[in-house]
Amino acid sequence: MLKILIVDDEIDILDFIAYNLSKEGYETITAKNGNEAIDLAKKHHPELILMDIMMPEKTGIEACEQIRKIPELKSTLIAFLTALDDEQSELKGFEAGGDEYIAKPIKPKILLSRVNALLRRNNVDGKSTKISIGDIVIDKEQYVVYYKGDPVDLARKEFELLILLASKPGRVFYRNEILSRVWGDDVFVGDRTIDVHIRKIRSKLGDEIIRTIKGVGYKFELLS
Amino acid sequence: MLKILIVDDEIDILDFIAYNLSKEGYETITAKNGNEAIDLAKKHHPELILMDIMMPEKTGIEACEQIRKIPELKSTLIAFLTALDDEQSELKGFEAGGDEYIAKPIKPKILLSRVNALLRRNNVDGKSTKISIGDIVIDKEQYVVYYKGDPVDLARKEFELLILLASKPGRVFYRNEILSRVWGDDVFVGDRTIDVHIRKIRSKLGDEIIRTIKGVGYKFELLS
DNA sequence: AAATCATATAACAAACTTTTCAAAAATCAT
DNA sequence: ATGATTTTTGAAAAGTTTGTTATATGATTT
Repeated sequence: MLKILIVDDEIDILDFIAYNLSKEGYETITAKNGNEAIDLAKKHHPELILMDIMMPEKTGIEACEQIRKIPELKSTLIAFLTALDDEQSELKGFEAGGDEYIAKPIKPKILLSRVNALLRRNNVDGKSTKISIGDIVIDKEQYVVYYKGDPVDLARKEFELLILLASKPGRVFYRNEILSRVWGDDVFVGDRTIDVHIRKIRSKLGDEIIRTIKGVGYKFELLS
Repeated sequence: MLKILIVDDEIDILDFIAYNLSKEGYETITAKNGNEAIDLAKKHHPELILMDIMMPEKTGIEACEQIRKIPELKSTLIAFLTALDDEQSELKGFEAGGDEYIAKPIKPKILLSRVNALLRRNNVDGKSTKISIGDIVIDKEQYVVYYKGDPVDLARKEFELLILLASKPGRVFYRNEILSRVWGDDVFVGDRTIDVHIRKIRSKLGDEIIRTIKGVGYKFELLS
């Protein structure tokens, strides 16, 4: 579960944010000032820190600067919360190394979509380019397939065919559908071509991965 | 120079943004609608796309969705421009795969700090000067690469190619993407040029550093 | 149980991509 | 300008991928 550290001196706001993030499935940790935030960040290594700028004792900006100096927290995402039109603070926030800026008053939907987007684009949630089913992880961005943790090299056509089948595990793909999606519509290849590629994928990833539906096509097996 | 594609149907805004970004040292490309944006993105492979949501012909959201389906543009940063309180659009923007949301009316300072921050946290900016992966340290400021502690001289194109690949270790860069990001869009060089430069980098830093994905492109190896 | 039909498999051939090399062209520094 | 370095090109070699063929297997139908 992804951890988010929330820092604000107003308890109501802290609770409000924590409530909304928990509901979305995040684990929340709360701090009431900058110093506490630094301590908790060191202890918990959250994926994201949501921090108010204006706080007594130590401002969010200062806390951010300090956090950025701690090696293991250098790449922790930090988003600042600040009054809507406080342009000055926003600028300082970015200078201090903030990754995002969320306007107060906080609107739950906006907060969640920003937090999700921030984590997504930093690949913290891994949703973006990876498909994983059972023992297999397909990473399109890296162009690699992992089988039980080990990288396996697939040639391009094999990779594309696998991606197609894995894009909807359990669903049957008809032979002519496979042909047109992997080979294109104007390419003519023999009827045995698909089988041969399926065989190659099976020989690399195991026979159980892809199931033959006779007279119809193939499907990626759901369970393993 | 980092390329930014700006998309808006109002020419005044287009010019205004382009002016401010050029002043900051970015190369700007402009499009007046979603379709044009898609074409130009495919051609230029910008590091960032700044796009209005409300446009005739094709909305920014639609364009974003389409761009996200093009493999080599999947990880291109996209920031939406929208009227300050259009909460609905902002939500849709994030759903469509937008990375950032910048409120109109555009304030130059805010725009620049957001753009800088967005690029910085994605490692594509010129200001963070060092990248280190395994035995290799790349110092952009000094234009030097250290291999196991020893400085190695790379020629400029070799260096730029290495920086591109190393900016996202593990991720595949498609050949045409490499061409447009390292050589530019109006330069026509033969298809063997990339290979030869890859070879030179390998001969200086070892073969394992860069991995060939046949039929696709190259990537910087993650582990070492 | 034989005939038929669809897929599996292995070996081969064709097509394609990258590597390598050497040399030409362009650029840079003095 | 001159020589050194960098960049690009083209051709041939090496290496991979992809598609075909022929045969085997196995399931289904009659």
